[in-house]
Amino acid sequence: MARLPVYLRALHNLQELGVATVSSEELAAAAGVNSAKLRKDLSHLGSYGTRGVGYQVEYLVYQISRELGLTQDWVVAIIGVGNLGRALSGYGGFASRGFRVAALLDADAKVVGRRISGLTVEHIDKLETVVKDREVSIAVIATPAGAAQAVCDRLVEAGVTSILNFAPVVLSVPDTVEVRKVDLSIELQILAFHEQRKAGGPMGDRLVGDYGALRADESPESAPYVEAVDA
Amino acid sequence: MARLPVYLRALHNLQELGVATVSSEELAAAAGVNSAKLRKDLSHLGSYGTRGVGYQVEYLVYQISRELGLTQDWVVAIIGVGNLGRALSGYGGFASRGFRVAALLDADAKVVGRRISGLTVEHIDKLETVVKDREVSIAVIATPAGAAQAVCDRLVEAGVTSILNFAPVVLSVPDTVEVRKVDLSIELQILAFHEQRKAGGPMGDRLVGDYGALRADESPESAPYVEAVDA
DNA sequence: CAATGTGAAAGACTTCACAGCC
DNA sequence: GGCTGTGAAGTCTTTCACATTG
Repeated sequence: MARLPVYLRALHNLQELGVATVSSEELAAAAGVNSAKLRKDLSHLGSYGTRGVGYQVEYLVYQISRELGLTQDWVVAIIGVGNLGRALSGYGGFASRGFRVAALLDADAKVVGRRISGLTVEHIDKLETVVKDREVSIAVIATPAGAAQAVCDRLVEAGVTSILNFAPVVLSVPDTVEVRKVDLSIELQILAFHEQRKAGGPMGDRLVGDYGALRADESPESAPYVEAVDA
Repeated sequence: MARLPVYLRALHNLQELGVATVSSEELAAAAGVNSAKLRKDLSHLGSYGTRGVGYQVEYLVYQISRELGLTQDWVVAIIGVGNLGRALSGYGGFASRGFRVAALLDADAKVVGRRISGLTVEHIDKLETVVKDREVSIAVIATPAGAAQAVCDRLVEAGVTSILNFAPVVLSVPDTVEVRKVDLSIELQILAFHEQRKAGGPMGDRLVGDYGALRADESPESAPYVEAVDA
């Protein structure tokens, strides 16, 4: 369930404030969801609340952590040490809760060998041995779009079964592998969409342009179709 | 509709390959969705396909761009120029499709004045004037968690109506403001969850721990409850 | 004939509302 | 009395399947 991490964070905050017990109403507000939804989500983990009282913060933290698999450490490798990869490697959120970055890999000889956030960048040729020797189970792809699928294939081949993809590509993987995608430009485009709605209203065609011509028949002469990536 | 940007990217790829026409089946595969879903999504924009033939790539690109508001430029400000903010400011995806980063703001005197990706970092005190003078409509929050809500409030007050939030906090905003959130550690936690499922099976309680004690009654003595953030 | 556009069915998720328990 | 846990209702999304059209 994708909301558990949000609840967990809210609970950690409460814990820091010294709160021992919380009602579904309060926790739901802190997490930004409806309280019935929260109760249903939590009831899926088992019954960890007390009627008339609420939930015990510390106990719930433990149960959710366990459900999420955060009671053990996960070994992470970051592939691609450009601006983004560097930012990710220094991100405190990794270390703090059960994620250990064990390798930074890059294809560029200019960055290989550099120390970043306490790790030495290694050459991507070592991908397979690094994944196996260090038991990497989660990989973060922060390469350019063009390299992502090839890197992904090698990761999967080497045994990685969870991938967090920052490259703007739809990765194709066997369905034993879990991929999550973070795409900055998609997020921005979604914001632009809503922004436009507000500004121009639903029919706000400020910019119709002279595109009508193309509709009719002005297609660029057709080119051989190349099979798209199989998803 | 949150899938339009994905279709748009797939269409751009096809365009580069010189493809003039595409069927829902092909485009759906490239975008990683079911073809019926794609057709329904597109039919919401109007009828831009030709039965028996498919969709004209170039025309569809235009229609989706228009729907998403990408036929005009959006002015973006990035708040917080740490590792992440720096990575974002250098991210090609911004510039390439209608997003112009017009300001980098930070509270830290050590970074104010530095030039990053062609822009000079300005002090956060200027937030209000920058937003108004440069007509910023989208802001990216890349500050530490603690600063995010305050920054957000100032942005909203200054007239920003779309926010992309990288800080691990649930922001509270009036519902005229659109917030999207990207949270790295949440993505990782979701991966860890699935990873655990695979490894241990549904009932794989490798780590039951001696937590039973706390369930019963061993609560830390209760502390005054502080009202959680209002969402 | 091939491929869109779309009712209708199926499914997933959310919310309501209240019985049951502390 | 207060709050959880949950059946039932409601809503939104996905998928199917096919009539329709160039």
